[in-house]
Amino acid sequence: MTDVADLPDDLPAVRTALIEWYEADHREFPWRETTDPYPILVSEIMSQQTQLGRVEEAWAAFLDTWPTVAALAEADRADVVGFWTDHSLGYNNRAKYLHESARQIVEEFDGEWPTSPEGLQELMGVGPYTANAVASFAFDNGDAVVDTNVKRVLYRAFDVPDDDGVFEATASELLPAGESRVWNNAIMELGGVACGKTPRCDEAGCPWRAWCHAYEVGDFTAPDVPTQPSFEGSRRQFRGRVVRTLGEYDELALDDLGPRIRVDYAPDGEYGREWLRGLVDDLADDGLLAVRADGDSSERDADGDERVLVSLRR
DNA sequence: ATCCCGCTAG
DNA sequence: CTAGCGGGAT
Repeated sequence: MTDVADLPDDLPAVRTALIEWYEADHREFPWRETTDPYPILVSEIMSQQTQLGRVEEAWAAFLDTWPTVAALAEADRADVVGFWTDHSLGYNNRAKYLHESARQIVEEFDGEWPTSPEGLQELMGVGPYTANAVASFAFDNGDAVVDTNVKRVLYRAFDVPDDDGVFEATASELLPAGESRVWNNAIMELGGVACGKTPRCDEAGCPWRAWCHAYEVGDFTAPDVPTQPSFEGSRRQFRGRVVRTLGEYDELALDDLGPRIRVDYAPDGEYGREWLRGLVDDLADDGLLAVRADGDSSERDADGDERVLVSLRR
């Protein structure tokens, strides 16, 4: 049995306070207006590592383009990845995952959505968080979601130690049985509007002030979130530029692509053809690009190597 | 600079 | 277990 942190004695009061706070007033997001798993999955995948405010327009446009899971399953991968980049949604691996998930629903599940978190985790790109979120919001059948918001709330309110196992066990203990839909919405809303990095306890009327350890002692430290290396000049930035550029051209040769993603591209320089080929091969391994040799053997580069053409993968 | 409703692959 | 993955907003 995994450790569960000490929680207040009156758990029913703690639960009721949060649910009533949420139901009295909360942000309106369109995906909270449906119980259809497809638009909910789209919103959850888009929301990973991306602010909700930037997801709204993209979510509507995505569903406008691919209104059903069957429509998405039939789409070209290149169009889905292109959409992702056009809407600046980041991590375009997630576009691939979403597309692959749609294919799985249609082909492996015969169009029938799993309704349990375990079943949903079979879908590509759906881990513990997303599985519980979709099971909750679509089917009211999830366990507690544990994301950085929930961790921060539990860490502050109930002094839960910074340990994933304890967070999960404690979050699960707190969840009122059979109410995962409203509960998971409510606790993430709390983390989003009242208990963010900068706490807004009184302004947001936090319903847990009476029990909150941080509020009592005035220490609003949050669990450490692993900091990312700087994006500027990173490999990630250049991967993004490659995908964005290929969204504008059907197919490009390496030496035509290179100058479009970095001004200092020189075929034989430090960041030249060899460097770009490595980047492109990784993107191809990730299933985002197609790389092929130019069939025309007269097209060879200065070193006599066969020319390589890259495109977004269909 | 830091943050943002994580996940997959190794 | 850790490394790697985009990019806009603040």
